[in-house]
Amino acid sequence: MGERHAFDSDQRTAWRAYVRGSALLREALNRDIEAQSGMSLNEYEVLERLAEAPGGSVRMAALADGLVHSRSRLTHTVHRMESRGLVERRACEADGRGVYCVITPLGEETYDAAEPGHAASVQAYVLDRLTPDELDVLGRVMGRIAADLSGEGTPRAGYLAERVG
Amino acid sequence: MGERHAFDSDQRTAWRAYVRGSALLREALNRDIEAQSGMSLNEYEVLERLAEAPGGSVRMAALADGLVHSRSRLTHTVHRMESRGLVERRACEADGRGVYCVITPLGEETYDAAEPGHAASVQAYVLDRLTPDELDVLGRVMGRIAADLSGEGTPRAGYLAERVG
DNA sequence: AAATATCAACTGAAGGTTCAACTGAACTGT
DNA sequence: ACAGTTCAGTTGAACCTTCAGTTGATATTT
Repeated sequence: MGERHAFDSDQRTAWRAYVRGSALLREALNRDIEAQSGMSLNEYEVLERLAEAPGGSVRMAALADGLVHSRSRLTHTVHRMESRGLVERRACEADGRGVYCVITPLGEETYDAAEPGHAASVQAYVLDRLTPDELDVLGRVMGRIAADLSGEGTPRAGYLAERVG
Repeated sequence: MGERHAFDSDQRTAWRAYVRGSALLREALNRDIEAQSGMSLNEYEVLERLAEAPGGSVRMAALADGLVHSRSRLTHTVHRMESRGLVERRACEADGRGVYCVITPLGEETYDAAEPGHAASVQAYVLDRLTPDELDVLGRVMGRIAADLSGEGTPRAGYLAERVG
């Protein structure tokens, strides 16, 4: 006994810091954006994707994948945003099954109003606190994790055996 | 025009990688733990805190703060876990307002069964992918962010002006 | 060309989270 | 001791997400 935990102490400390820090960070960003614009961070992120896309328009599936949301979740979120006039749905000419989510003028306005505040929060909570080297490492490391995890779409049960066991 | 974004390109790239990576990571860990133990990552984290605490017992408020959950959310979560026999509530002698959340034998059993799988996921998705130096930087950086953000409890509107403006 | 499988998206119900309001306990100042 | 305030936790309704199942469109196979 005594050996209660799987990782060594340094790994454990770092991992705990990550879990807590990432939770606090998302909470703080969400709090700020709701206070300033009355919209949630999730909704902001939808608008951000659309605002950056050519034509302000992205296919539902691409949006869901980009945001790491389920299709169903995105459908509901977009429905609510649509009813508030922030986005619109448009049929996809090329693929009869497809639907474009398109940002409206009101959506752009709302995004433009929220963006500086959100950027200031990210700056204050993250960018100002890190040296350029640290930011570089953080970006590389999280990018690598993201790349490894992208495209692992809902695998069948037991897949872990292939990766881990 | 042209100057659409607040941060420079490197900062932007790193931040985007962080946002996407952290979302994918939490999703993957949640998926694994649900597949293996039928409980959510949130519930696992509650059991983890309790299992590590002396007496398997933690005050509700401390648990909520530690997990970065609202009090209300924790109340509901603990209620559901209680009804499945994983935890119990006990009155706090010292403070008449206080309530202890205590892990049950079944809770410990459930935690012990889930812990190796979760550790394997963390190992596979994170620890195995990072050099010791990278892990060190990740831990330091996220620990710093967490420390800065801890104790910023729901501040009044306009507080950002103090920090950012 | 028909049958089958797969895919994009939607739907409604169930489950989880948030929000505002509430209870009762503990401080604070008078 | 009293009134007012703050604190710990709960409650229920509103809101959001998940899950399983459905629809209609595209691929694939024969």
